[in-house]
Formats: sequence, structure tokens, C-alpha cells
Amino acid sequence: MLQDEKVKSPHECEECPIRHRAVCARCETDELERLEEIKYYRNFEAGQTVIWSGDKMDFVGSVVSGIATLTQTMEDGRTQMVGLLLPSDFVGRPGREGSAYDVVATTDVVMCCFRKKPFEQLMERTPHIAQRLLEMTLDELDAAREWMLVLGRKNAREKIASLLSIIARRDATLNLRPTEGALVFDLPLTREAMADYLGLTLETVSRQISALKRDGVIHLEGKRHVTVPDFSRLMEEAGDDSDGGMFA
Amino acid sequence: MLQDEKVKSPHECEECPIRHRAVCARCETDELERLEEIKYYRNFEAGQTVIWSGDKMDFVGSVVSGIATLTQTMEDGRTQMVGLLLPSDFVGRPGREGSAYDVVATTDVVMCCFRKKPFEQLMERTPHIAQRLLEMTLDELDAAREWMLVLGRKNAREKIASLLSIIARRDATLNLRPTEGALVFDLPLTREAMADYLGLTLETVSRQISALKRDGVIHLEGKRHVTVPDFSRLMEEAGDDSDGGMFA
DNA sequence: TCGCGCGCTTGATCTGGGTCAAAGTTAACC
DNA sequence: GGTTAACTTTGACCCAGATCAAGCGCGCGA
Repeated sequence: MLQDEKVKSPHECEECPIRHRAVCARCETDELERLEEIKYYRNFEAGQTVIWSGDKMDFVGSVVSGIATLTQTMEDGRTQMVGLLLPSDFVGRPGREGSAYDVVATTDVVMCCFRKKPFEQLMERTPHIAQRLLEMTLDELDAAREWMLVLGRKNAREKIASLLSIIARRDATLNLRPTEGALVFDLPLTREAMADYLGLTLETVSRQISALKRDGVIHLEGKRHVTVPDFSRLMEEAGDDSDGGMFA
Repeated sequence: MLQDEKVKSPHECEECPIRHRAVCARCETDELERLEEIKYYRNFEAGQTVIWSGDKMDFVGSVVSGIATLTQTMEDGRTQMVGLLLPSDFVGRPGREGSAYDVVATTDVVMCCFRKKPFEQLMERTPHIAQRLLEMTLDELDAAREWMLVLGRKNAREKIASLLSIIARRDATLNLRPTEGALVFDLPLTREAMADYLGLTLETVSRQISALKRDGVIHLEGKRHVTVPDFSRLMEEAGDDSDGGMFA
């Protein structure tokens, strides 16, 4: 299962791209050294499963680069994505043996891993880590609740618009692109993955994207490259007016 | 807005019904004394709004008794419940000014409150509180993700069965009822509140409850009193087979 | 005791999105 | 450079659940 996995030469925490957003964000230099002792890197290829639901997890860690998804599957095969893991997001749960979800890399992914036991011990002695993890978990909970509204009460068009606006927004903040006028980004998900995220079928996703294109809300180049000429228009289509603190 | 609110005479933490499940669960006696200094009780009547979405929160706290809900509302009035707060559940978010959701008491509720600032300060000096809060938040996140599957992929009948089995399960653990054979409990929610939880209309909720009754999955006395003759049958109807660790 | 209202049930009809089917696109791989 | 397979689009049709509309029944206040 892991034969195609390569181990990259480790790099220094101080120059890590997610140094100031991951679990380690609040750590002082000495705390970082302690973390550095127990960390290692793992690479996953696009499509590869990082962790299977039910498996016991012997590590926790952060996504350094790439995108992974958290999904739940019913016996009959219906699946629902329950989390989208971007760089700096944390994987695994301290104090729990197994994973409740499948974690799958949707692009090539580099993860910064810590063996679970040592990490848990370190966490007890290092409040900065627990504090940051609490903060991140609360943010994830807010995001999950936002998605409950999307899943429970929005129609297909609003769902697509919601997903696009979220991807656009995080892309703008991650890449710090100027955002003068039009937003431009690449969809990191297939139509099927979008459907799994939104509780739709891939056909409906395709139709609604076509409709948004036809109505001029978005512009498409190829299947994945999206231009949003007017972000507030997209927000309107998503059903949440207030322009989301995008330009705060 | 708060004129009908009464302040109950405070009682001792040591004999508090949620002593061992709330944020304070891990606190030692001395830590509890520190908490006791900044705590106060508030009572809310059924139907009363505890916190309005967007309001700045000057306190955080635990539900001591009764049931409250967390809901999100869109401009056009569509609402989605995003959390169900039972005794011992925590309300409010340290490190954030305003509430993102409406918090509404669905039954009479007693809350154990802490002024936000002092609580945050105390939390910094008391890892036991932060640890417990992290644990509770991770559990809430798991519950939220479970609901995302329900909202995104289950049909109306499965949704109702899922809700019933969750209520049945927590009722069994809270009240420590023997659970020999049939489960019996009262629905703490109106049909409309169930609909808001499940992303359905109240008519569909009503129809599906009638259908489950007709099919012998549940038995109803009045509108609220439910008997589940065969719990595993209910689980099957909910779409998740594995009998949920109910008898662990 | 009556009547009013709220919460609930049930029926009739409509429709958004699912399902099934087929064909178009793109990119990877001989 | 052509074949293939994965991904996507589009069309036709159908059904689960929404919507609209009546009525029921219990509890509360006068």
C-alpha cells in the first residue's frame, strides 16, 4: 500500500511554508526544536489514500502542500465529503486510536508527520501546541457548520456558487493575489468530488456549472480554470449576501 | 429582552450534575474554586433566545439542564440547525467576540456562565480546562461531520431514523436507563425543529414519522412519547448498520 | 366550559434534482 | 500520432420531497 511512497529530505521548520499557520504556529524556537526531533515527511501521490476509515492511526500531522479530502462512506457506497484539507490543516486526532474517515490525497501531497504517542506527550508539556490546535479545531467546527447550512438548505445552484466562492476566497488569501477586479483560480476537485462535497450528483454539478457560465457568473477555460468577473455577484448566487469579509 | 430571566441561587460545583462531563470535568478541587469565583447561573424559559447571531458575547458557559439549539438563518428566512446543546455542552467560543449562530432554549434551560475575559485568562493558567475544551470540541466536530453525511446523502426516512436513534442513544446514556428490550424517550423537539435539523420541511417530517409508526419501527403515545421496540431495526432504517457502540 | 391557537397530520399537486443513457473532450501511453 | 480511458457534458424521463391547502386535537386562558 505504501510502496510508491517516497521520503523527501526533511527541511527546516523555520523556513517551512506553513510555519505560521499550522499546529506549530505559536511555538517558540525551543518548542520547535522539540517538534523537529519527532517529525518526518511523507509524500502521497494524487489519488492515493492517506488513511483508511477505521484504521488505527500511528501518526498525526499537517498538510504542507497539496490538497486532501476527508470522506465518509455508507455501506451501499454513498459518500459524503466532510472536510477539505489545505496546506497547514491538521490530520488526525490526539487521544483517539482510529480514524473515523477516509483521508485521500486529491493532488500530490506532502505531509509533516509526528508519531502519535510522542506528539501527545509533547502536547501535554507544550500549551502552545494545544492552544493552537484548539483554535484550529474551533475554526474547523465553524466551517463544518457553515457546510451544514449549505447541505441542508441551499439548492444546487447556490451550492455550486458557495463552493466556488470558498475556493476563490482561500485561493486569494493563500496566494495573496492582488484581487483587482476579476478572481482567477483552478478547481482542485473533479466534478465527482464536488458532487461528494455538495451532496449532489456529478451530472447536476456539471449542469449548474454550465448554467453559471451561460449566465456570465463565471468564465471557464478548459474544465478547471475559472475566472470570476464579479465576486459579489457570485456571493449573491451563493445565497449569502454580506461579502464575506473578503476585503477586510 | 432579559426581563423574564431569573437568577437561581448558586449551588456547589462539587454536587453539580454535570461536574464530570462539562468543561470543568478535569479540574482539581483548587481549580474548581477558581472557576467558582467567576461563575454565575442564568435561567432561560422555553422559546427564549439565549444569544442572537452577531451579538457580541460577554460570557461563555455550560448547559446545566434543558436543551438549546444552535441555528443559522439566511436572509430569506431559511434556517438550518447546526447544533443541539444538551446538559454539559459548552456555549460560546473563547477568543471570538461575536456569536456566529442564534442560540435558543427549546426547553427551560439553566446555564452555568463565566464572564468571557476572566474565563479566558483562567484558561491560560489552567491547562485542564483547555484540554477538556479541546476534547469536547473534537467530539462536536465529529458529530457535525456525522450530520453532514445525514444532510448530504440520506433520504427523508433515513434522516428521521438517524435523528431518533441519536436521541434514543443519548437518552439512554444520560438517564442510564436499563435498555432491556425497548427504548422509551420523549422527543425534545417540535416537528419544525426536527425539520430544521434535518434539512426537511415539517410536513415531510410528519409523514415519515407516521410511516415509521405504520411500519412498526416506532410506537407513539401522543406526539412526543416514543417507544422503540427494536433498536437495531431503527439503526437499519437509519442506513448505518453497525449498532453504534450502543452496548459497549 | 368554551373557544382560540398552536402544533400536527394528511391530501393533492408540482418540480428540482436524481437516474439512465449517449456522446463529446482531454490527456496519458504505446 | 493514434488508441484508450477517465472525465465531462447534455438530453430525456421520473420520483422524492417541496409546496399549497385543509382539517384535526390538545392545552390554555377567559
